[in-house]
Amino acid sequence: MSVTGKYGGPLPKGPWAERLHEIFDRLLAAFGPQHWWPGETPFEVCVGAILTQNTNWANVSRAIKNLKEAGLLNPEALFSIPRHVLAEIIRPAGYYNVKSERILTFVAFLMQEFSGDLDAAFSLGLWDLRSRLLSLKGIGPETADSILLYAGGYPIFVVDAYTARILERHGLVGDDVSYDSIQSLFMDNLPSDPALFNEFHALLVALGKGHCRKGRPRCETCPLAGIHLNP
DNA sequence: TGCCAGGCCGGGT
DNA sequence: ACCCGGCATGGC
Repeated sequence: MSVTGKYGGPLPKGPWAERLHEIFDRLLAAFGPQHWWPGETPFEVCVGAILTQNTNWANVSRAIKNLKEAGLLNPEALFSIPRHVLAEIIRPAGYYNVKSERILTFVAFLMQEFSGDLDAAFSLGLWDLRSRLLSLKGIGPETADSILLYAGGYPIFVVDAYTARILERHGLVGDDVSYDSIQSLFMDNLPSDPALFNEFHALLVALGKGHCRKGRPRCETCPLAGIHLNP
């Protein structure tokens, strides 16, 4: 399994490109394909992206189940219910007051700008739509990029706390790097393929939940052992 | 029992 | 421009 063989688009060269390819290959060998995002429709992915902010997916999935059973997992239905009703339905996901507000903000944006049609939103250019998502209260860079990649299929790399911790723990970046610079590191050194970005981010999460957990001193048996900035 | 989870916002310095 | 508290549930 190699980036070169499996994914399309121009293939960047250089030390970072080689390191990232090595990391991807090792993670894929260790964990196998992750089949993300765990959601059935693009709209479900959007809602899930908001619900999973600083939250365990097991809790999010309960909230999604509640939404499905209530017939609320579509923009039209959500647009017409009071915030406090939505809050109770998504309660298991935690932060239910702020998250219900954020979901309704996103839904209002969809309804008012695109008549609730996600496909219409996804006909915009990547960076155009990204800046509009970022202008919504409660949608930050990771949530926006998750929506763009996993619901919209745009070629954009999602960075999260796991990504930063893994790179930092392996001496590949400092502990003060910004979201945007980590994102650029991946996007400038990999073929611009949504399927690759999808799998890569999911694999980093798999590593972050396992070997590279917070509070773990060192990754003795880490699949990435031996990868350094200066080999 | 305490710590953690696929962030983001707003107020204070 | 940073830094930090708040937001909250459920699993280990």
